[in-house]
Amino acid sequence: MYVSLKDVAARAGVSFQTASKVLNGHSRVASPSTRERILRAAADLGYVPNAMARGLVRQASVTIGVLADDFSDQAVSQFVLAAQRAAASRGHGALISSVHADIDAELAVRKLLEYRVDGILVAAPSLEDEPSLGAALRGPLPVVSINRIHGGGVPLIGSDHAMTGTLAAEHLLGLGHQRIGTVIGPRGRQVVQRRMRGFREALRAAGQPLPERRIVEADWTYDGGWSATHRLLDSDPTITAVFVHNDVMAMGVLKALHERGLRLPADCSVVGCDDLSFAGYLVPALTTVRIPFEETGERAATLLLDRIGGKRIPARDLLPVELVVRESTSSP
Amino acid sequence: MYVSLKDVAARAGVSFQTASKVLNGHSRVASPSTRERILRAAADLGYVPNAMARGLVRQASVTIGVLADDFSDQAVSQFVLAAQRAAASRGHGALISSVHADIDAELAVRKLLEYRVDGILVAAPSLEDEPSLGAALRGPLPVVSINRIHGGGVPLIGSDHAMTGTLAAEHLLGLGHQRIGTVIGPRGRQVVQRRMRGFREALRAAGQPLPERRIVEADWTYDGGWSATHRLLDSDPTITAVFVHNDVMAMGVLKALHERGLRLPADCSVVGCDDLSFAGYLVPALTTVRIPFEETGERAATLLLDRIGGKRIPARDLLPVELVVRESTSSP
DNA sequence: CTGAAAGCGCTTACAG
DNA sequence: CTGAAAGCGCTTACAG
Repeated sequence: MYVSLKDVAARAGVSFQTASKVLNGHSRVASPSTRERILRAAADLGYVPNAMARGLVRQASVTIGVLADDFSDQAVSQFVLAAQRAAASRGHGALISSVHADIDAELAVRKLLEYRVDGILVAAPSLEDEPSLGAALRGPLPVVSINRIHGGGVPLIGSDHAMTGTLAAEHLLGLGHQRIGTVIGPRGRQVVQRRMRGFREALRAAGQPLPERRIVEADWTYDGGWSATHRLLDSDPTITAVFVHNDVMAMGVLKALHERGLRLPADCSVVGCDDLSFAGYLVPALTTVRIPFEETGERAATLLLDRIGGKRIPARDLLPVELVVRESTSSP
Repeated sequence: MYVSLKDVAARAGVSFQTASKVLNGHSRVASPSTRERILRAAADLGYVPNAMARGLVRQASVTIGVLADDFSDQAVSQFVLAAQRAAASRGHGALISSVHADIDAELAVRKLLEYRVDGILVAAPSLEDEPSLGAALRGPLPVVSINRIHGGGVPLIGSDHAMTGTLAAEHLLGLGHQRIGTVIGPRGRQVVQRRMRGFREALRAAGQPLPERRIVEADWTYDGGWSATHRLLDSDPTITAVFVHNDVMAMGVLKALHERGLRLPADCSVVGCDDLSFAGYLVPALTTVRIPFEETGERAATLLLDRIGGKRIPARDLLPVELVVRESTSSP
């Protein structure tokens, strides 16, 4: 069905080995005339090399595997797309494997190994404490992750979570807020702990430590943000600003504040995290800390490819985050 | 680096061919005892079959290619994820290839062909009029698409766009609206023409044909929806409802209506299309026609796999859409 | 029940 | 400059 190297060689009147060399661009081989004949035979026949055969002998699939946990999530899909593009621009294919309730991490990794991917990119924050993932990933194959991997040893490419917390705190402090609450993600998560640390330290440095009653935990969802906000205000009604660990929860926070009859941002300021596409379109437009998902994907893929190419790469590389000020924050 | 069939066979004391058969589950072969030895040798050694070698001899990569144009777009990423999962559940890998400004369609398809994917799933609405894509896809390889492909011949799996227009019109008509405007996507697009047709016919059937001045074209973006709305109201200030061709533009529409001092939905109702994750969280919560992206992805992958398996599949399969009524529509 | 042969489509030393 | 050999890791008839 596909034309093979032998077909091309036959038409050009050479051995298929010679055709192989010419088509692979080995210059100092073949006379200009045979070279020309081979090239045109390949074009005439519409020759498309077989990556499986090539991969088999070269012992490299020229493919990276991408292990993602939920890329209907806007953040993850941005990451995966950017990674795929970066890989493509360096000639590598991207094989996607998703992990979710039905499919365990081990199986997903194994699939990737069967295809003999040259390396694996992990974007599976929900699996950061999963020992089986850590175990499956341990081995000689290059791996790079945007989240912590259980057991360690995997280079981490991500954003500076502590700075995220710091930026949010300093912005609100600078506006003159004195009583700031926060709606955080699940406490067990690294990202949550790091953001809390940066946030907490900035507040303490300003002489107003964060009391436990101004911290409420939620589950990254709109509904979670909504109900957390009600709990937060029940626990301390004097709050004038809220730092929320992602934009989706921030929408729920805005809704809840609105229900409480608070004017935004006059009565209560809100800062989110992520800067998803809709953040600027909310009412009020959301002030948020932009997390560079695309840049992270591109960087992670680039480092993975470097690593595959034999270079050494850092064990950790954090990209800077950036505060995007819009309408949801003001002086109290 | 990887253990091979020969390693397993050596440890089990059999030929590698016998090991192959046993590991492939060919039952009526091998005695229980050798069978057992082979299985445990494979387990002990951590044998992972090489999909490239297998693919080479079987002449099937057990992989599908997914060609997408912009999967940072929430709709496309939902589609791709669902397709990937459906493929995985039937044992197929998914190789992603994205097309965008820098990379032409031909090259993206060729990459997929190099990997000898068993079929291709296309999700590239922006390329529906691109002859080079149509040409690159023409051939014996099974292809299924969620958008029209230039030149035809590719089974189309999608949603019922005409019904989308009809549902929106009937909902607004039922509410008692008499002067309804619409913010459409680029006129050249199939999806736009089909939605217009359903919308127009429902209005005509109700005795109130749609005048040109109540139609404005935009580019699917928030800003496009925003400016289109100002143009629409300049052209006919008496409008009491707007049907918008996607949710992102609908956000811009809400914003523009708000700027004009209109109360929503009392002074003007809005119906979107898509039902993206944020639609229910807008203020007012958006009434919209839900497009089943995930179901489409799953169905498209399933049909492609059927096709690869030799079954006949329909040339066209449209999934029903559904009106989701929220707060952005009411009686005028 | 088990093994040896042939071959999938290539690349890469190695000869000539 | 060109070709023949060997081999990548498998599967699948075909013998025994």
